[in-house]
Amino acid sequence: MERIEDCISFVIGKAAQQIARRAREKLAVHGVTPIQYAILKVLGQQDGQSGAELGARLVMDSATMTGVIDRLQASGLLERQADADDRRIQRLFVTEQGRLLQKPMDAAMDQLNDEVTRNLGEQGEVFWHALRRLGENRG
Amino acid sequence: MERIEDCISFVIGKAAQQIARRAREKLAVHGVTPIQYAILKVLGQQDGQSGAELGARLVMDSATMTGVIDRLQASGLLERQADADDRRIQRLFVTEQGRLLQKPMDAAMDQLNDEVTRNLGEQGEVFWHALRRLGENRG
DNA sequence: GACTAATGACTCGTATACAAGATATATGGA
DNA sequence: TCCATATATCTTGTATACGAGTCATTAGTC
Repeated sequence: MERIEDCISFVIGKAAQQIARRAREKLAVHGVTPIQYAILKVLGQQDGQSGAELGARLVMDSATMTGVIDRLQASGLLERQADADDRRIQRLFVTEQGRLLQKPMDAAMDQLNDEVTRNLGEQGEVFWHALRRLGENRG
Repeated sequence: MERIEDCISFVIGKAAQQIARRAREKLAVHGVTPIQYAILKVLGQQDGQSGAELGARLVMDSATMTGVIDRLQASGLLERQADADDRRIQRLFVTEQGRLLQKPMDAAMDQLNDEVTRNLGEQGEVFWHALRRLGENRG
């Protein structure tokens, strides 16, 4: 490998960085970050999941999860509620205020998806397939 | 977009995260991180570049650059040297110790490239093309 | 030469990401 | 019941990443 631009770790990192930047811009008007959006989305579809369940779905470790949940709670978009049966577990619930953001946030991310997909054209399908494969750590 | 797994920002972020994890593991034995490797590689091919020049090549802002350079210097892999003509500029030089790491680090990253490319098979070409396009912020 | 704009490096605050470890709680078996 | 193990969460320390702003220096213009 002669150039750093031929290093897969570098190139995919920078590509993800550019996409993340655009996602941040689109979500900033709603006061949330991309990962906060992800948590609100998953939780909005099934309330009451624990941090561990969310972490498994979103591939986040518990240390990161604690911090993100702290900030979402501080923003009033989500609440912790101790589980009655297992007191180790904090179940998470989207607040009214959090639910109001769901549709506009989804619209913003749909828009980003469209922009990227349109630009990639026919290569889009192959690209998605490869990305999922890598994300699942099979590549 | 129904599922968070259909969100391009989320999926490319997680794919990059997995690749970065594997790159970190391979580089950890040499005591460097992926971004530190990138700086040492670019600088090793042309010594004496400034932080601004490196930042343009590696798409890093100056705040991040300062921190990474600090740690590389603390590790003894790189040195700062004030420019004689323009005293705003700090020129960067790889140390002897830094040069010794070049080949083994490159070998580790070549290995990662091979693993990923082999796994993607025929889709590799399309995937690389799409990644570069996105990294250049044209998609 | 003096003034203004631009530039390079740095600092500070915030947000992921992760390793390692601490704490509280739950579970299984002796 | 007691104990070892496992689990969920949280804490701490380190490393990117970026917005915003500071400071010194340089470049451009009059």
